[in-house]
Amino acid sequence: MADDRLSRVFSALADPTRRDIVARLASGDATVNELAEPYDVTVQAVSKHIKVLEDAGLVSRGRDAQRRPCRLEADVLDLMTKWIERYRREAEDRFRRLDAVLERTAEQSAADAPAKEAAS
Amino acid sequence: MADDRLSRVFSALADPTRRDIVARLASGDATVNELAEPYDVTVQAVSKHIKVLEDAGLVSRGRDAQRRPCRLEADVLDLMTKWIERYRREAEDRFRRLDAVLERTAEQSAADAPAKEAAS
DNA sequence: CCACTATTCAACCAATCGGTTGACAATGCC
DNA sequence: GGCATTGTCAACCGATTGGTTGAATAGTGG
Repeated sequence: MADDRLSRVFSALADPTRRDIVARLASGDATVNELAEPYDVTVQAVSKHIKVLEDAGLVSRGRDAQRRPCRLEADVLDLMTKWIERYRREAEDRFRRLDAVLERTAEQSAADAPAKEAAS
Repeated sequence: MADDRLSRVFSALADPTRRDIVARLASGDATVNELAEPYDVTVQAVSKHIKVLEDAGLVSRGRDAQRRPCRLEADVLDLMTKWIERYRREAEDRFRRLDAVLERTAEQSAADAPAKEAAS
């Protein structure tokens, strides 16, 4: 119960290399060696990155002889989108309401004191 | 040029406490002390969390006497949603195409060998 | 001016992270 | 069987992280 799923997903995607790996997996499955090729880090480092993505549920692995092909699990991305969208919408609604209040207040002031400015 | 915006946003939200702070700010601005109250960590720790969120562009701060009220900047959330949705859609499309191919292949096999099952 | 409140800065600490090297397991091919 | 290929495990290292305590800054209100 150490850390929830959402935390693992967010922190998995906090690393640019891992985001890049996800981007590449979106256009097709790939083996660890294929994924490691473009970077100038060891294949072990990439293996670790993939493990992080796997623990977050973002990729699953198959078995093809001694190869362990990686596949993107897009479902988990919904989890993040849902979290994000919820608060974005909430904040936007709040701003909308605030704007409405301000507008009404402005109208009121105009009505109450049609020609008077606030004293300095 | 150390780290890009997206990395900062993702890693800011990788922490449960920070996600919680964002959630609370979505329903209204708050000061550091108010935000710190529910947690059993020092106010300094929360101040650091807010700084992380601020550096990621997720919150902005105002000035009201000696208070520095925090406000959620929801725009940045769009950045993440866009990144996520792009690859989710890409992966989904790929699966859809793959399904279509498999279906066509299945039809073909059925036509080629109407009554024959594959040998054990 | 003084005291109080709100917030941050600085130094420190343990844990985690991204990377390395080196050894090891598993599988296919000759 | 022997060997090359693919991938992981283990131990280590320096940097970063999330937390602490203690001191400093800044603005309010008597």
